[in-house]
Amino acid sequence: MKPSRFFEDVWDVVRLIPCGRVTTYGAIAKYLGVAKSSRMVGWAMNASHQQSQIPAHRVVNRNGLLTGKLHFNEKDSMERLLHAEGISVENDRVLQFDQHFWDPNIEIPIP
DNA sequence: ATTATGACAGGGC
DNA sequence: TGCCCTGCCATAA
Repeated sequence: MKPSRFFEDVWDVVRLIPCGRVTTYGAIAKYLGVAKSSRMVGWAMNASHQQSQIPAHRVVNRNGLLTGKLHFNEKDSMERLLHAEGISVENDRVLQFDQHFWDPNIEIPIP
């Protein structure tokens, strides 16, 4: 099954997330020009399993909550990966989220 | 073509 | 402060 351009765009943005940083579904959606399709970003992440090297663990909801941790192979892999990058996670939530937040609309060098 | 769904976001009670 | 409802758009069936 051939992925649509939308998914590829999402994956491309996710791949650009620097190590030790996180972003939100809404921020990615906004960057792609579909700010109201934040749900689709999550859907794209769900399809990211067929791809490789997609740091989906760096994508959380606007509250910094690891809503997608259950979609990982192992329930604690997401939290473990984030912690390995220097991001503190507690109770399925990213601590100092605004400090680790990476906004593609501002940080991305030019598409 | 139509209906249901989703790892969200925002506003209301 | 916290839970519930609605909007929104792309994909799958």
